[in-house]
Amino acid sequence: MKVTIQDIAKAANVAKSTVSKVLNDSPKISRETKERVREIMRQMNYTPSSIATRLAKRSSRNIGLLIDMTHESEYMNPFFYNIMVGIESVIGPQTYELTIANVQPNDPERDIMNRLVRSGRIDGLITNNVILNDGMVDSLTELGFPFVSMGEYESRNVPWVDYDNEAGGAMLTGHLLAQGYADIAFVGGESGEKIYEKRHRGYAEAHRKASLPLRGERTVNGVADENHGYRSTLELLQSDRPPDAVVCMNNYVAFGALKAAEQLGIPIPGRFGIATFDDFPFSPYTNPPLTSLFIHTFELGATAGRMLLERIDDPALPSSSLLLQPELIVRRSTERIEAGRE
Amino acid sequence: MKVTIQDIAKAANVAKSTVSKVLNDSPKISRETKERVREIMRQMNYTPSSIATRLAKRSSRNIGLLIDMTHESEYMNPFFYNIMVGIESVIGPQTYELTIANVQPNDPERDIMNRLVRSGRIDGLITNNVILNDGMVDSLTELGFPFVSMGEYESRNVPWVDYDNEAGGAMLTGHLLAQGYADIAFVGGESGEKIYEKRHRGYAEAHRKASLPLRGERTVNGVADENHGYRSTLELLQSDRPPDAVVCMNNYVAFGALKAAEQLGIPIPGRFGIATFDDFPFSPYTNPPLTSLFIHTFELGATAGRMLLERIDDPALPSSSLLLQPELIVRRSTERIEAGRE
DNA sequence: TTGTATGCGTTATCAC
DNA sequence: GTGATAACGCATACAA
Repeated sequence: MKVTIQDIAKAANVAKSTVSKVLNDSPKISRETKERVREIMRQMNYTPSSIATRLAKRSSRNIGLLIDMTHESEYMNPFFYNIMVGIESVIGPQTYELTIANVQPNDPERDIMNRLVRSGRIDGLITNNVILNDGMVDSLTELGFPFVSMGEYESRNVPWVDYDNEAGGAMLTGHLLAQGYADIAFVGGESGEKIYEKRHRGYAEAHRKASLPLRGERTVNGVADENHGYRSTLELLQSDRPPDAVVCMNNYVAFGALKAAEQLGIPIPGRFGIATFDDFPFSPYTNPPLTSLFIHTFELGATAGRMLLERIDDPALPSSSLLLQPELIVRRSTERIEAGRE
Repeated sequence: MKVTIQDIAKAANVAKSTVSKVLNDSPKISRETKERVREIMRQMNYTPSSIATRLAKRSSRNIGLLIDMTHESEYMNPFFYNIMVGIESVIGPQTYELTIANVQPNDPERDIMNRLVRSGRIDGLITNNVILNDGMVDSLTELGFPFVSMGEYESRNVPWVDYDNEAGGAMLTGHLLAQGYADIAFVGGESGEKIYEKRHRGYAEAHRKASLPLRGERTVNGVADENHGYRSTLELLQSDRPPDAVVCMNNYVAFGALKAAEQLGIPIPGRFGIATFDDFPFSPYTNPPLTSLFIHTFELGATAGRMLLERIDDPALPSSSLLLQPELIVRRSTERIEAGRE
């Protein structure tokens, strides 16, 4: 069978408590004993049972990361790897492991609570604001259990990290304005959807800052996919007074917009400019390449990890929140309209 | 403090072993007792400690999934989420958890072995063939520890799942031939690279099957990125006798090829056809959309999970391997060259 | 059917 | 410095 602390103790002719102390490098153990015991551990190829350690130490050394498989989350999906690596990069060095858990959509609150939290399987929880709900938050806080949300969460007092969608909207819109575009549409996103609201607020803000009126018909809500981007842009461009640029909710919408302009023979850039949220999955690879808003997804994960670790160390910490800044990547789709040329 | 099995026993006026049996739904406990105890557990909001359970049962109910953060694995990256969800979809229902572990590149073998395997933190391991090495394989098999490789692994007797790269190469090439293309290049991939060799073998095989000669200069090795795709295709197309189609190692290479043809004013499809491995991240979103080879990444993960679970149930199982078939997705980039039109 | 005693592999609290 | 011994929370053979 497996070699245990007992076996080492016997072989080294010491008590197992001594072995344990060697394991934890206790200062009250003599140098010689330590070396002797360690040598024996090496010889016998001993590795302490992490389960037993955890039981005794009452810590699982484990962080839970919640995902929702059913959501087919096109949004999370491509970013997930980077986020996860970001988390791991900060918790790994602290010898925490990362456990992925799938939430059951039918009974999200109770199941996760029992399976992961109450059972002591994890020491802290990272989730996102679409999985999180008030019930979970209440249970978690009642238990004093450390957790962090990726994505803003307002209805309760929870710690979260997010990147600044509002600033992002302002950056994209502001960039278009600075390039000389003057009548900018916004395509994609459902009214009421948090992330859309934020982004659109930035779009509005940029208009205000430029003392430009905000025309309601310039915003076309809908699912953020290629089809919606295509149809909406087509309609906009065929209207009496077409916009000269558009801010898109994501790459797919932008691709649809691109297609619409192309179909109508409208040159990009030139008569029409396109800027989009997300640099992923293909904004550098369209024709022309798309000006986009890059999210440091790794940083998002790393920050969530750091915040969680802080809260594990001190569960009484008041909940704070953090906004990361996105980065504007300028490409050809929003190049300056040269004067006198069209 | 937390409520334990002891507290329940006391409250229910039974022995804790009885509670334990209720927990495990033992048939030797009377219906009434079960219900009474369960009611009390509910009232006291009891959840068994998974750590204690695991220690007693000597099973961690945990599967390890290895990643290599440093590899910046552009390859794994986009597929990772699907693979992970695939794994989770089969191990989750069996109440296994998924633990992500980052392998340390400097000391990959020993560290993982101790930290995860010997420590009993996981019951089984899923890794891929770039992380796996003979040393790990030997240690793992010596311990009789269940593991599965995603990606073919030949130098030892290990169980693996992979998708059929060779068949994929033959499918893409065969499709081009069937469409009427007759002189097909292959761009991207380093000689010696496993996955490249497989794919190229399929390419060669399709030629053989069509009784077509295989010209060495039609294969242009190199890193599989846009730049290489662009330069290679440019050169090919500018040669005395240009090919009329190309098979690309991935979307980035294909995008470079697209750009080269476009720059030379060569219509696609028409005078030139492009087919590429991978449907991700953007083959539907180029102009024209790319004919591509779709990998069921979810299935890959799910299969790995199933294989691993089988081996956990029966560690003596002889190691088997499995090839999944990719799927050809035909798009405009390889449309038929209409006779008399160019 | 239920209870008793012991084990799972550590850590922690005391003594010595 | 080192060694018994009791937790840690649950499972299980064996009694009752």
